Amino acid sequence: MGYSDFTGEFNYSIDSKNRVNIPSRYRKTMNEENVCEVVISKGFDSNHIDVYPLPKWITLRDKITASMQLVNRVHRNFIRQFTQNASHCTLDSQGRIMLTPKLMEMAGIKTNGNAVIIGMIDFMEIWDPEELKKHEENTPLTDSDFEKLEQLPLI
Amino acid sequence: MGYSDFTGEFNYSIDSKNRVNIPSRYRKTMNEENVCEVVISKGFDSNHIDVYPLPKWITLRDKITASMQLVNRVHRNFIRQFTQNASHCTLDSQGRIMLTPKLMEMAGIKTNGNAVIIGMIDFMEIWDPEELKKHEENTPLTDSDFEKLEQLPLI
DNA sequence: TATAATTACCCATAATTACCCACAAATCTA
DNA sequence: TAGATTTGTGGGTAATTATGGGTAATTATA
Repeated sequence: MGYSDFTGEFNYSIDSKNRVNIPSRYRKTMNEENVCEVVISKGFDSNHIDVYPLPKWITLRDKITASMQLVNRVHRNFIRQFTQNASHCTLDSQGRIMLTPKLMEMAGIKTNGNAVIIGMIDFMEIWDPEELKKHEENTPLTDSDFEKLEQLPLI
Repeated sequence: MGYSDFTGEFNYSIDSKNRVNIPSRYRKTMNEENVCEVVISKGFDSNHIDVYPLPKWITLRDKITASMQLVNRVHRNFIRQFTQNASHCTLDSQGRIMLTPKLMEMAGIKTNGNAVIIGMIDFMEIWDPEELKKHEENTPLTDSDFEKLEQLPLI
């Protein structure tokens, strides 16, 4: 995944064909690494869309499949849920991707509406502006959240 | 099995000849690896159909025969269940396969009805839309499932 | 072996998608 | 500041995809 450093927040429109623009700075990074394909998927919180540049997706996928067994029912269910809402997109020559109706519905994103793209270092999130606002109001990081994070060898 | 990365969920119709389309992206992957044959079989959960590209089937089969003992009754039963309902299909020139009446019945898939194909990375599942909905309602991944997954060296 | 049923192979078509071009707004450069 | 370039957005068209159905070849059945 090299040196992707997706940061910031961008406002774009969803056109009549359900296309969204990918921030040009992100595109440049991906270009330098010859990546023109991403995988969009349901975010773990389900009310937004995750966008993984292909190499990032592959490592994610491999980590998950490596520890999963096909004969294990829970594992099968997890893989299914994990891949079910994931779909490969190729950036068009204008640097856009086309969202799927199902993911749009999950995220509350509407045709001819708007969307916010947020950089998450090595992947992105696509939010409906309203949903994002709600999320920010409802789930600020608490002191106890930070305490939990302190226990990880993070920062 | 190379680099198959079957993801996503697709809705297709079952025609009067019990044919289903295989998603074109999956076909492309198989084509690149010169695979035009799959094995359809009863899924381990029994209420859907598994579709294995031939090479995947072969490795699965070999793993099973290598670790199973014919003198063990449970093993025999497993092998029987595993192969009994497995049947080889060749994709037609339109990229479709023909399902067998027996597997269709097991999965609740009806002639002239609909079916959902789900990518499972290196194989696929075919579901009756109703059965899938039921399954999703009955077996959602819980918070505790996710907590268990967090303990894996995953993400 | 003759006949019926099934399957493989082919062609046709509507809907969808990928690809291309265009242009206005914003940003950069000299 | 003026011109050039980049960026975001819209839309037209060719190509692909999903689906239906006809017919010859194959298989099963009596």
